[in-house]
Amino acid sequence: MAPITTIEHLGQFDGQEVTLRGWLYNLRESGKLLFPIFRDGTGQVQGVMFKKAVSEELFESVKSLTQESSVIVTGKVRAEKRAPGGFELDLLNVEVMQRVPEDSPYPISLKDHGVEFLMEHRHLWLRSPRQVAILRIRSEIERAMHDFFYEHDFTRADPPILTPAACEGTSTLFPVDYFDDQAYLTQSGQLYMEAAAMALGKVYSFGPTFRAEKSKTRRHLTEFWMVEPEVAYATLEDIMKLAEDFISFIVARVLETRRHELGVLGRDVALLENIKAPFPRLSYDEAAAMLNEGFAKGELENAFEYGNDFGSPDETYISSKFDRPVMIHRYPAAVKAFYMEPDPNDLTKALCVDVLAPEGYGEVIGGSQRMGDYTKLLERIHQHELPEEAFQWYLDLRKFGGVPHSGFGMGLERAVAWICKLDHVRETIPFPRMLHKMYP
RNA sequence: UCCUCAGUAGCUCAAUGGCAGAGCAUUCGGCUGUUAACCGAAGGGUUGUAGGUUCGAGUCCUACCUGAGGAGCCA
Repeated sequence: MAPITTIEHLGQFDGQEVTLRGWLYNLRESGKLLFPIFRDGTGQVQGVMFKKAVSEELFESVKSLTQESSVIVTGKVRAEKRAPGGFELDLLNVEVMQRVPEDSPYPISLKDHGVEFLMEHRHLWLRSPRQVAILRIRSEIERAMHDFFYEHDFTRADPPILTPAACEGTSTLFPVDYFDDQAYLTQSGQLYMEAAAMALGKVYSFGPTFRAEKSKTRRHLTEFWMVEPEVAYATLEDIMKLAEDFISFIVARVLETRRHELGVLGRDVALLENIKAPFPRLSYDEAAAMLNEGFAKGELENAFEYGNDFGSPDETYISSKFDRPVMIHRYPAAVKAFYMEPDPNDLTKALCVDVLAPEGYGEVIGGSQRMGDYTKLLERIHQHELPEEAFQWYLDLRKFGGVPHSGFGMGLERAVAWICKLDHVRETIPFPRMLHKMYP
């Protein structure tokens, strides 16, 4: 019996017989010669079968194979310069597990398809080489993320997904019936992570997050995954340092272990190799000045109004001036969430930071130093017309040993989209949930 | 919610207001080194829906539906 292996490990079996278990990716033929290409999730390999070399029955069964039929293939591995992976398989046997019938052929051909069609067939689209590469990079980023936080002595703590009220009071929530009570799907674990940080010191969470905003752009999903570290005794400066080290670590890891996949995507690796801490830092005021200058030079369509949050074109403009992520800090408190600590040097500003990814990918990280004072926090809750009762536990954190603390949240899908240089975040997650899109 | 664009064969697209077409996919035939292979043939259509203008509408007009991109909002 030939040993069972996978395509990525074929190189270890040069000259030997092996068995692969996978699917037919494509079939080319030239007279009495067949070139089936197999895939198994780890890569692709071309098989070669001469009519003379095998039984009539075997030749005919391979010749009539249809795209994406599942097969168990045995053959002899041979180094081949012309082959993309460096190896070919001289076929000895092909056992057909399930043959895709020709009257309902595999819908996703090797030619171009439109987005609507591909999304409708997302369960099959996942098999395409490009989607496989993206999901492998996503997985590697998740792994790097956990490695980073464990190496820095963080403890992972999981915040609830069902929550009784708005965390931030800003974005729109998905309501859920909770035994005849109203509950909501979480839009951020942050407030709970603050409580966990007071218990464990350095904590982080990673989980799904839900936003019911009617956003329909390439940067939005209604369900996305967020990683949120929270650190007791950390200041804004501490968390900015953490954020740039974190991003640098992740990018370095992808470059180290997923170069092949970046190649499949045609990603310009040189741009990623720039991504090393420290990152440029701009205050809100400096960034605003930059936007005014850009508008004066005619590089921006609309004038920036000081005091507002940056719009999407503004962020793209600012990040286009740098070769690595930019950290913009100290926004006007009025445009930010209620829980942020004011800047002692300018009480109208908040001690917060947004990290803008390069190449127009926008905000990937938002973080801040959290409000430390009980009375001021209560005041903010009233100002934002939030229900005080729901935040009593959160206020308690300032009553029982309150300390300065800070944290940030990174949207995984935006980070993946940037690192892979994708047009849209919908390709960064196996089954994206978008405005009016739940199938498959 | 608003703005812009699109909807024709299973898929990707063409068709000046005048016979609804091509490539891919599928089926059949050919080819002993193909690289989204190639060559030949066949089958495949309620042109998103409803109404209107016209001798005549895929094409023009109105409404609606669906999708895409963007704005706002956000990670």
